[in-house]
Amino acid sequence: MHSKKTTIHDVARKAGVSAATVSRVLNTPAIVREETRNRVLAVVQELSYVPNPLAKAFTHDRSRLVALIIPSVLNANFADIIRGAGYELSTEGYGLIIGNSEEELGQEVGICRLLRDKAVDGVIFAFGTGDAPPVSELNPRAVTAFIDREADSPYVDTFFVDDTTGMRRICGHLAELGHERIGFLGGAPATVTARRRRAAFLDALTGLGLPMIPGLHLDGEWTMAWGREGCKRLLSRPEPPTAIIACGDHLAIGALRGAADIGRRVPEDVSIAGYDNSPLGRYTTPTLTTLSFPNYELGRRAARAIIRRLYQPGAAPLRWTFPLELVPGESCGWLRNVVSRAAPGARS
Amino acid sequence: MHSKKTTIHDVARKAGVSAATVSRVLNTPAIVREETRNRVLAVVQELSYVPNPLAKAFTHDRSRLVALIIPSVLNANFADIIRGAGYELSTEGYGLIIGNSEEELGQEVGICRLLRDKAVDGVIFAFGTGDAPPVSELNPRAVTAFIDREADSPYVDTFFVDDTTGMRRICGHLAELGHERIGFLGGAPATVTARRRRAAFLDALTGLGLPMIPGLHLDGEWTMAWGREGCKRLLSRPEPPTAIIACGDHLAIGALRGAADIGRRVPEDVSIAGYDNSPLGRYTTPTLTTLSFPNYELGRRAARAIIRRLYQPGAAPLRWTFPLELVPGESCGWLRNVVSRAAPGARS
DNA sequence: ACTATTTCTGTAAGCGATTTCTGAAGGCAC
DNA sequence: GTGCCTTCAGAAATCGCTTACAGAAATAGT
Repeated sequence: MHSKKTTIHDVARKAGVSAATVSRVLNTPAIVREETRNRVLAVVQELSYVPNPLAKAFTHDRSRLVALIIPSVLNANFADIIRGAGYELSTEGYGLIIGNSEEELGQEVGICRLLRDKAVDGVIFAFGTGDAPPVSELNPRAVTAFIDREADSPYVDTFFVDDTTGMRRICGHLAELGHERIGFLGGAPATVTARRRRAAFLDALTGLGLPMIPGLHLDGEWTMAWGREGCKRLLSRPEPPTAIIACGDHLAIGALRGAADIGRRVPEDVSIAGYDNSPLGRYTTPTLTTLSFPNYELGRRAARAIIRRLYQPGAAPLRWTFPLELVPGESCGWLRNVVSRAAPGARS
Repeated sequence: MHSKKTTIHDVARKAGVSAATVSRVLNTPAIVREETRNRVLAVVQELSYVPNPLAKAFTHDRSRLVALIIPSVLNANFADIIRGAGYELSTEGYGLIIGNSEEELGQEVGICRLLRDKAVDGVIFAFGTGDAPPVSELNPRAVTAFIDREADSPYVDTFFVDDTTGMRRICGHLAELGHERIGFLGGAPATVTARRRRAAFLDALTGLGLPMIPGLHLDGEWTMAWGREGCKRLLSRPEPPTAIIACGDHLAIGALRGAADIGRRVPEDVSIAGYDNSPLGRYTTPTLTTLSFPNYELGRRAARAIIRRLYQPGAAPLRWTFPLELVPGESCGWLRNVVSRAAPGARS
């Protein structure tokens, strides 16, 4: 009763054909005579034969597995990337392996080494550190796609968001509401994402002719805890900002809490804006003013790019930049006494 | 320059030994003479040879892949399960495949079918529908572990949380604060989790001698949207509850927002409790009163159980139930006018 | 009816590792 | 020096499936 496992030969024997024919019935049915085909299929049914996937992977030298490496699985934005990639991959019969670097710079190497042992066909690197992803640790056959990370080689598809315009939208919005002293809560400066967003913020400030007050621009980490802490730090200054841009919704949620901690009301006492349109931002009180960050779409596109490149290894590299639109929420409001607030001093 | 791919034979040839010896050097180094071993290792280095993982998987009939099937990747609690399982698996050299059923009952079958093609060694089913997981669609070799799901066969390790005590803790807490009219926001009734929590809630009510008001006990879905909607529905009743238990933190966060929507303050006007200790609950305003849900640990233990069972297929099935402690937050407060509120009517 | 195609199916050689079996060397005791 | 045991390494089979090649069968053409 322990019946090893039905193989293609068992089917072949029972159907009175060769293993090759069974294989053909299953893979290229067109080239086998209908009568034979039916006979084989009947036996396949009867024995409920399923080709050994490991053997298939071996002969094809393809695992049909794609990995997605993200800095944190706890962040709802990354979760949406997982969803997008997962959707696209599963419809094509690919499995999705998650590599979670836990916001730690060194982890990626270990993850890639693990992935090499899994012979993944492709890897999507999303966000993460400023260093080049350790692609050399990967199976050399694996194709890659990057999300918000600069490619270090051709034949890598890259997907970005338009931080420059995005930041300009937020800053413009705050400026229209009368704000001039705008604080900035940055992410981990080791990540390109944080650096790019910071640069875009400063750009926007300049473009709008808003005062540049370096003391109000803080770097930190990509955690809610830092958002909370940083917000309190900004608001405790002798001349606090009237608005704060947290360059990630997780930071913004932390900032909301930080403001509450020290009894400041949002948006009456201070306006707070997020950045990446986390679904949670619709459920905070106040709801978050943020940007239309296309997380799900980023995941989908990256996955699709991987699959494309698996079939056309030499395809020209894709480089796509998604626009970022303002998503108004309740967390940003008019500056009270706009007139009297006019530039109490150019620098702090 | 296109150099197919270095195989064990290339190494063998260059080192002047047979492929078998190379294999032994790499897998059972003890049984090969030191001199030979060093020679082989040198060549391995030189050619930077990495054994083809697909071939290894094939010969061992093991993919070293474990899947985790969860209802949603967007829920921070499930994310913590992913983290726990991922940590445990990666230290043992196993990869983690995520199956996301998107809260849809039918999806699991498709996921399992996909997993069969990936030849996963094990599968963890976490939460999800009330139906038995479609294990028959899986690779017959795959071992399984369930989280908060009843096993339908022996040789499955199961992990539960002690809902009975948990609910008693929350209800007891609310009762101590003076609440008697307690509303209940349930999850999707199709899931065992929702049913079990509802039953535990009713149990607790009875145990504490609190009035049973069926109109205040709503079923819904596992979404923040439902938490919001359900909360508004409860609070709009002619005789609204003074406290609401949302049987999941996502529901509770939705409920907080729902209360805000219609201008009710938490906890002054209504107390709201969550259930599964989402990290987000520490950042809401007010912070959430909830239970110490061991998500990370559940993931770890389930992963560990899978690995154990891979090495000892006949091991006695584990059945573990985690305790649930109260995690007090700001969202539950004293009922005002405790005395005057005394049971205005036994039933609604 | 006989050849020339076309269509179908079987044989056998891989794919890249592991592992059993066997034999060659080397070591030791007598 | 012979015999026996141990240690080490190679030959070859194996895992299950795919696929190039070739041969058989069916079909078509005259």
